[in-house]
Amino acid sequence: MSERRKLTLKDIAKDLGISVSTASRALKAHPDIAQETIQMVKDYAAKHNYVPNIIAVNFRKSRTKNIGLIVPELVHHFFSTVISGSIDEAKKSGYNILVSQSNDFLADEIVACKTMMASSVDGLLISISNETYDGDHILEFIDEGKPVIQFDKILEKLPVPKVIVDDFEGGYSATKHLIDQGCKRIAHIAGRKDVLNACERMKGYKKALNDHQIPFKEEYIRYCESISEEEGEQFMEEFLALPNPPDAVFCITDLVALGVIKALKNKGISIPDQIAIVGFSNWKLAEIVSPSLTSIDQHGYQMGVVAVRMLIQKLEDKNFEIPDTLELKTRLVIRDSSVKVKA
Amino acid sequence: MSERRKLTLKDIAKDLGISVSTASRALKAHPDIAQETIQMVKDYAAKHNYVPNIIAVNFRKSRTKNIGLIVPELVHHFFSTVISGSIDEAKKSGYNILVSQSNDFLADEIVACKTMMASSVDGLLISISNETYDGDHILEFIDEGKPVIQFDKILEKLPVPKVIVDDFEGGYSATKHLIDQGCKRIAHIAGRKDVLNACERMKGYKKALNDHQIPFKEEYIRYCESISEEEGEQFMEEFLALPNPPDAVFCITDLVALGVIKALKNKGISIPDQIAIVGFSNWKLAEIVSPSLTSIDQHGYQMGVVAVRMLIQKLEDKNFEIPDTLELKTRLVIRDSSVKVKA
DNA sequence: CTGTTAGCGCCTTCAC
DNA sequence: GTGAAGGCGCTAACAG
Repeated sequence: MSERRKLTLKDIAKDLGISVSTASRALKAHPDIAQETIQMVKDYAAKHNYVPNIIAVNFRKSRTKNIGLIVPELVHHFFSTVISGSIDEAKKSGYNILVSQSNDFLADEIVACKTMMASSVDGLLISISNETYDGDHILEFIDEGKPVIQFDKILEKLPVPKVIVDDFEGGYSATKHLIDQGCKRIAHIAGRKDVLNACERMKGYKKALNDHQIPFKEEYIRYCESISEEEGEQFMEEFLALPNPPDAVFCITDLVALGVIKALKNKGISIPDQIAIVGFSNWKLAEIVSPSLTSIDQHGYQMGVVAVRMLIQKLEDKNFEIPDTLELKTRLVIRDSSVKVKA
Repeated sequence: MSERRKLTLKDIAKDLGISVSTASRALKAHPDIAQETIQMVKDYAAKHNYVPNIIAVNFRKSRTKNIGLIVPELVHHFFSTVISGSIDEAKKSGYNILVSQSNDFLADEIVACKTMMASSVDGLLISISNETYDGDHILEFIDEGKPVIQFDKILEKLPVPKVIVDDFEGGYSATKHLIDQGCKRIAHIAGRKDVLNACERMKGYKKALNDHQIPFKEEYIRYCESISEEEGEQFMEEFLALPNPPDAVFCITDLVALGVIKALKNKGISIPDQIAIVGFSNWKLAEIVSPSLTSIDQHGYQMGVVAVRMLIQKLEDKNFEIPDTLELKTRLVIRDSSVKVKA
């Protein structure tokens, strides 16, 4: 507990018999300063282990080098992946990431925004909650001159840059993959109709069917409300009760696919031979479940990296214009649940 | 982009014809100040939406209200649960959590510590990497007068308070549960002998056997190096090759248990009837896998809450003494992989 | 009860 | 090339 007072510029200046401002400038190798002086000060600083007082610097520059990051859930494979990417990228430029979660409640999201505001982050990255249909609490950041970027779950009408996954392409490639496996009756367990990501995946699904002359049939569609395993199980049972059940199912999410797999196992239906399955998000569980699950990877880490990088660019250069929308491509990860052995 | 300059105490003072310090004191209802003045200032502040400049306040008080949190891995069910608890608890007192990950490398951990130091967090919570056998980089915080708390993966010799799970009790109750199910030949796939948590679980296992007059047999023990699914699979195969294979396996972690389950499925051995399984950590996968996995829950959220709470207490009151070791009890979560149907 | 004063550590004109 | 001085916004000791 030495609790030694930290060395300040003033100390250096006094010890070296120069002024504080000279010391300050020397440390950043200001062109006005003589080489010798610069060396002298730098040596002294190195020797005595001088560390500038960041709090003072930030105060002086009225910034914190903190970036707020609000996600619906922290304990969630995709979001923690995004966070991981954000943190790693932010660190490179000396920024910190302050994480907060909304638990998918609007009220919590608003509180999180206020907290972020109060701890005066320099900018904000946000993935909105399921309940957020209006972004006044987000616009306040803009009002304060703090840049904001939305990612993944976005509010489309909000005039704020967005980093998203190309869900359309994801839906398309998932479906096309099933078609390529020879499936003809491809069902889709979709998400809520008012959620953008879900709609895009559906559009991709439809386009793929259309491109391959497969008719779209309403009986092969179900909409999840809570995006749960139970819904997957239940809907799969409904599909099986159809006169002409599907031979493949594309699920809005891996968790739903898990429910589907359970239902099929219960009935003793073989995957992928009788029914092939594709999920979405490529969670950890996709590798773990048996049979392992073909899924669409959303590059969460990359999304975190990209969002942070753009925000920091804006922070360091007011004139930088963040592109309005950045779409990351998805990647089809093929596993056992969808690959039919060639007959 | 109004970019309006924020209201400061000076503005309030000038508008109200009082001094800055009076305004400052009035806002915190200092006893010296007249009730009327307090009212007047507070009303004015409320009306004009005055928000103190946190950066200035922190500078003045030379603190950041940021707490560093270093974990081996961010994308990890247990650690993200801990983080979630920390963040929620910290928010209550107006603290922020800065998360960093070591990827289980000592070098990364040291860098993370330096970064934390540089962004001058007020205190540190750390769960060490697998490679950390020496804590000089951690002690630096103490030297700077910044309190530190270790949690979960700890360096025992470090004279720094610890919040841990009672692994001994966890190992004991997992084993006892298997004994209660009628198992007589209980194997244990353990962790590295030099990792504290793993040793404690082993001790609990041995004690439970001993308390129930079951002999400990070295042939039923295996030690993981990387704590992976593959190791679980391989060790289970080794067990099965024994002249007298076990009728139950207690695994150091759910992931290892998953490998064990795979091996058993491959051989067509029924779980739990022929061999019962218990994991440890109660990850998400424990619910998901089939059969669902009995496991030991470590109360990650609670651990985050407790660690933060103690650190903040110390921060707000220098005289507060953080207890040297706090052990959280585990909880046995019984699922299908271990419950034998009564004959 | 209130105002004055003096910084916290650093950066940045402005002057020499 | 270097130094002096002012100030970022807020707090707190010290006067009145």
